[in-house]
Amino acid sequence: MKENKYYTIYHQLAEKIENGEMEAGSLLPSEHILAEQFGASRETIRKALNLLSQNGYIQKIRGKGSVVLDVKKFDFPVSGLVSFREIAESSGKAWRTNVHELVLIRPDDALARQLKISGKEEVWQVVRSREIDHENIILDKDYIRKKFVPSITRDICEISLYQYFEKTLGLVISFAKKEITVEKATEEDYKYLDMGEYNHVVVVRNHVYLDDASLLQYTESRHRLDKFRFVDFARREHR
Amino acid sequence: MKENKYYTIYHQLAEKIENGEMEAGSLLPSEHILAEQFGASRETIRKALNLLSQNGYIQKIRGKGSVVLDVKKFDFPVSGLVSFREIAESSGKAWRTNVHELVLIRPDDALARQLKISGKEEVWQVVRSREIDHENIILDKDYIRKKFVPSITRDICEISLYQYFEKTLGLVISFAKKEITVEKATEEDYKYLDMGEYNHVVVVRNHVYLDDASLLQYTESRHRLDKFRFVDFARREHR
DNA sequence: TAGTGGTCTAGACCACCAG
DNA sequence: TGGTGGTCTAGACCACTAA
Repeated sequence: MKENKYYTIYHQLAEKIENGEMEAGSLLPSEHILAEQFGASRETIRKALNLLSQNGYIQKIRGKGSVVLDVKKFDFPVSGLVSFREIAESSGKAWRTNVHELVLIRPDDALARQLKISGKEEVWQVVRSREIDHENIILDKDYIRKKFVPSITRDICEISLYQYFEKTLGLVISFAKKEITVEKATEEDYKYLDMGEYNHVVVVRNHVYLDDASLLQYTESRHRLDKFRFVDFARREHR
Repeated sequence: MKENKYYTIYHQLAEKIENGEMEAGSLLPSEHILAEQFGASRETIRKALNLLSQNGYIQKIRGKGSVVLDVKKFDFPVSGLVSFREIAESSGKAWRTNVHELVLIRPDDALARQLKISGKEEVWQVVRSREIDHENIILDKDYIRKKFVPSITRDICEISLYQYFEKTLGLVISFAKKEITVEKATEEDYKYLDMGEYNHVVVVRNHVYLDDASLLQYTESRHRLDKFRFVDFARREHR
């Protein structure tokens, strides 16, 4: 289990910044000096610094140096690919997942289009509500291609599908396309969620792709308005 | 105006993929071969391929090659840093910006905290509503540090602040932190927006940073529920 | 002008995949 | 086993910033 050199360097520098050993606003040592200190080539150092920059730890300025940013001022990108469990656990609140449905279906036309597959391919349908502080505020509807995930149990749905996919099945999730809109609540929303006075939900549609660019899963995550929050950290692309 | 070599290669390959010259699902030539073809080193080719991968054109698979993705299947990330004007123009719909306020203020405590400045520093306050298909559906409240932008005119507010900042003033915007929530509509929302039956708005809070990591601007963009849409293309980070 | 980060090169070794 | 992408090196030249 050997880690990349540049990744190790990234971690060490990130830790120093988080600890406050590197003061916000100050400059990192130059790339030449870091290369000496870590016994690495400058290009390797640069890979580590690019990671730091992408994750909001530093800002590189040509001709000047790498400025340490104030990490505490940003709550970090709830990157597009984080499981409910990770968020819930880090929040420190009481949480629970209720599994309402776990069946194998053949998709109707609309779903087949979302999954970009034929209507004949079998698909797992998982419907779960998420309870936080004893209120059901999120309804997750997952559609997973049986081709990639032969079996699923209720227990797995209660803990974490992602963990099961990645740790147990060894699937490598590589990217996801997310779309956020607000829509009128459906009967299903009223049935499974504690809607209170609200009659709309925030809908997050998510297409999850594997390593080899094939589509693994389509997810519809429906949130009660007042509990929804999404954070994004966008870096300007080249040019 | 010379372009980077790797950026030129990126553009040429991206164009071929968009034109359909490289078929979706097929493999790109190997990195060694591309290096020969373009008369570049392999590392330079790899920089171009990484850009293609980051922008959803290809998926790299170790030991196998670089798979061309079906570009048409993705509508692209309305990356965090796109102006209203760009979106409105590309939609092909009738649009208009109404400027309601353009004044120099000293921020109150709440705003000073958002901008991370002292209450003594002067700030431009710009309030605009956005009309699409003859309905006011977005309310944009911008707060811009006078330190970086000495003067603003009504005309500029009607066209594009971003264009003015970047093209005319030469400011280089480098990253932004965005937060999306849903909140009860305020009196101001009712005043400037055609709220119809709705009593909530989607609020996008945006902190915009410059090249040297200083905060340029805080923006609150308030959208009528039914017209809001946000797309995000998230790539799994290393590990 | 000295020092910084940005680009580019030519070559090396490795881990992974397919036949 | 041969070819692929992933990592790493040592060195070079450039554009930019600050003194």
